[in-house]
Amino acid sequence: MAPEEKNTAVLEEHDRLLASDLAGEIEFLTARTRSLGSLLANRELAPLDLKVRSYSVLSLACGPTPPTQRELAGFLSLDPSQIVALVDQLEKRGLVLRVPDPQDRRSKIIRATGDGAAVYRQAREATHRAEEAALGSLSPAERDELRRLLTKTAFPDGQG
Amino acid sequence: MAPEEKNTAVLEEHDRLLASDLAGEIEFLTARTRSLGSLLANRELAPLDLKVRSYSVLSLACGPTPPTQRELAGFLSLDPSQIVALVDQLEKRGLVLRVPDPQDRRSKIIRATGDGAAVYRQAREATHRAEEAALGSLSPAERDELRRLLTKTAFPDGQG
DNA sequence: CTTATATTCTTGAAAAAGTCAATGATTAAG
DNA sequence: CTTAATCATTGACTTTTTCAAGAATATAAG
Repeated sequence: MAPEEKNTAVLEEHDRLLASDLAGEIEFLTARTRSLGSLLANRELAPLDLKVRSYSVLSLACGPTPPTQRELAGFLSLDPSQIVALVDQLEKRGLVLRVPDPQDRRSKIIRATGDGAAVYRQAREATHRAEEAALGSLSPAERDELRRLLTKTAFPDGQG
Repeated sequence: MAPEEKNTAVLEEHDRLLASDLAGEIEFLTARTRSLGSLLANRELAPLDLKVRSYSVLSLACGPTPPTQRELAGFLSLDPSQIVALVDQLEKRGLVLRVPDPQDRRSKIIRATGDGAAVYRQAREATHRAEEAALGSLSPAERDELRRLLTKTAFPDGQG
């Protein structure tokens, strides 16, 4: 409640520490970028009763090749048991369905419903607003380059 | 125990999902990169009884301008109470000291001991090995560019 | 077909991390 | 002096993460 009285003082004056070894490590910069990014994204997604995690599941469920729960776990770097909980919530809200995989009856394919697709459209707008806020200081070309580099690090097997 | 029998199958075949909307979102790519990166870093740091978090505190404590706990919290995007726990551990091991700030007796400056500096030197080698593994597919120029872009997103106030 | 092994989802418990409010000591402002 | 604000700390609480085990299904070998 009272969403406007929250902490807007996320940014502080730690310029002194910018000269540290740590500030030059990509691992650290990635963690900080992710922390800030998910803070902004969660803030925008809150009105839809979604978080970054549930949004990610819904997004993939809306795609052209809906994933199994096992695929969700691998793709999102989550434990299979966490996927169960996320899908439970979304299914309870009628946004996704567990469809038995005809090729392997152990697996369940997570597919979005019509309602799920509608919510996803709004959610994508929310995350785009958050992305705009998070990447405000980057030009379109820089964003493309960042996306390219992060894709290589996020899926290292793609390059070998 | 048995460190070599752990999961080497982190990378899976989810090429199908690479065509999804989500795979194009920087927020998601950042989260995945960070997840993989901290997995590798924690693995390398384990022999030193450190994790990425405690390593970050130790690193800043070794720097030329040791931070207060408040600064650590802001810089590492952590709650002040989490800093207390991290510093407690490091102080118990004799790696850092809580030095009262002469300019503000409420604050405590976290400074590394000689032992702390020695452990940090080893730890930095460990994280560099992990970074090498995580960024193996990027050229030196690409790593520099990634570092530059992530710095802008991690510290957006620096640009406005 | 039968047996053995592996995979997928699920459950439940435990550990770790994150959030939040309150407090004592100190500082800053009025 | 009084009041308000800040820093480190504690404790409670929620969320997330990690693990181990089990039921159902699939795969491979005999």
